[in-house]
Amino acid sequence: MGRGKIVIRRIDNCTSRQVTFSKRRKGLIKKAKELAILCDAQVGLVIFSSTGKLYEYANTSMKSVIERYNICKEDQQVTNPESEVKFWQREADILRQQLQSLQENHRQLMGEQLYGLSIRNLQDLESQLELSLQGVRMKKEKILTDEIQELNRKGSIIHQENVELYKKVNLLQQENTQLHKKVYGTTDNEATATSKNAFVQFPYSVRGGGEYPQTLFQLQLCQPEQEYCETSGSASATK
Amino acid sequence: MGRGKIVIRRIDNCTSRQVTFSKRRKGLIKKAKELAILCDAQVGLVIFSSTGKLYEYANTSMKSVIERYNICKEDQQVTNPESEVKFWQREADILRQQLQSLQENHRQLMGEQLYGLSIRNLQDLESQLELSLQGVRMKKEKILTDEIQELNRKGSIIHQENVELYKKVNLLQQENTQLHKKVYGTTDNEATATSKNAFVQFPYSVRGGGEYPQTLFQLQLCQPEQEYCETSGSASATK
DNA sequence: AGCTATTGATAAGG
DNA sequence: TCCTTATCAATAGCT
Repeated sequence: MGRGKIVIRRIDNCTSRQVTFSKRRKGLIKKAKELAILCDAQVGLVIFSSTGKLYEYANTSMKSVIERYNICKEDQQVTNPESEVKFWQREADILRQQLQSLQENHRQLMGEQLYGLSIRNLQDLESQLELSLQGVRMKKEKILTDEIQELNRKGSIIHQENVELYKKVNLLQQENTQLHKKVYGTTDNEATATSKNAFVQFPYSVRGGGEYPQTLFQLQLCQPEQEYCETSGSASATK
Repeated sequence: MGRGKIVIRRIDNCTSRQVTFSKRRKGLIKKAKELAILCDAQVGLVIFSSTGKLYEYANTSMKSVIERYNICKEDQQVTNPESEVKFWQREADILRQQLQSLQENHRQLMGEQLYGLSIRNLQDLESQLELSLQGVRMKKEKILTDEIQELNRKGSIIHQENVELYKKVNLLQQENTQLHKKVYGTTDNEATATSKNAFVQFPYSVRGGGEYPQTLFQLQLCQPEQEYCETSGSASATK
């Protein structure tokens, strides 16, 4: 599988051998991984280069692979019939079994590995998934509703502040106009450049009269987190 | 490298998984051999299938590979009881952690323990649950449809048999009537008790003219498994 | 188990 | 060691 066919025999050229070793070692480990994942197998792979360097791969741990291998080979080289070791081995076995059982269950909840299930099982699973979905959706809605409520509260406060400020500005403008009259004695030059520029451009929302405007909430709903972060200025919340 | 591209994840279908395991295991061992020969390396490969069967390859001997491995791993005496206990304790710890993580995930899939999740997480979860539900429903529908098809097939066969039997009965009746005439010379006593009892009560379904009657399928749909097992008589299929 | 279209690995070269 | 490309080998999907 390359530019040319090769015979499987020791590569004489040292450099080529190293290069090939590097490439093929990588490929071999990749395939070992794939086998472990695809076929749910436990794989242990040990490679010593011709220079004596060690490379290894194990999907679990090399030690557990070797242990299992030794157990399988009944080479019970347990020089110490230490009961504690056996205890922990049993413990690991039990945990592994639990894990496997839970994994099976998990896969079924993910809609996979359904081949062993009866109609009854499938119906139960379906009901469970519907319940889960309901729970998730309720939770989601609650978060969104809470956020809207919070935004409404903040909006109202800001709006209230605006109203207060508006009032103050009006008062000040009136005061200003009267002072102007007293100083210049004119009645029609409130429209001079200076006083015009002093007028506050009030947000349109107040002219609506009633509530804090709905448009803002809708924006918040589309991009809740970002919008929220930007307006509150806490940039650290972004990962 | 096959008819189609595949994603590297556990193969759901048990048969496919075993077939792939068999093929890829062979390929992996071949590549391990090639690496050992081409690059003058020492290679040890241990594979446990998901059913626990051991497969191994070593260009020298597994024992020597493991020994060399252990020497490389800082001369740690495998049989040292203290370190072994520690190893298995760690192993149990790791498994416990995995278990815990999976349990949390599991609970979330069950629509519980949602308090730590963001809107994004919840939306992902929702999508996953919808996918799962879709999978489960498809599987369920397939089972039901297959069963209906099978029942239809069987029904048609039986119906066909009935039609044949009906024809035969009619022929026999005609023959019988004619013989009766010859023996007794009467023309109006086909209605005697004997001949009447000989008439076959033909199932109503045939009178309908067309298909195997729908009512039967609907009954089957309510109690699919039981009905199926009883009619086919394979009691061993029930677990 | 056997067949092939197709993908993936990698030999050669830079 | 990494990249590219031509080529061969492994294998996924089917029968």
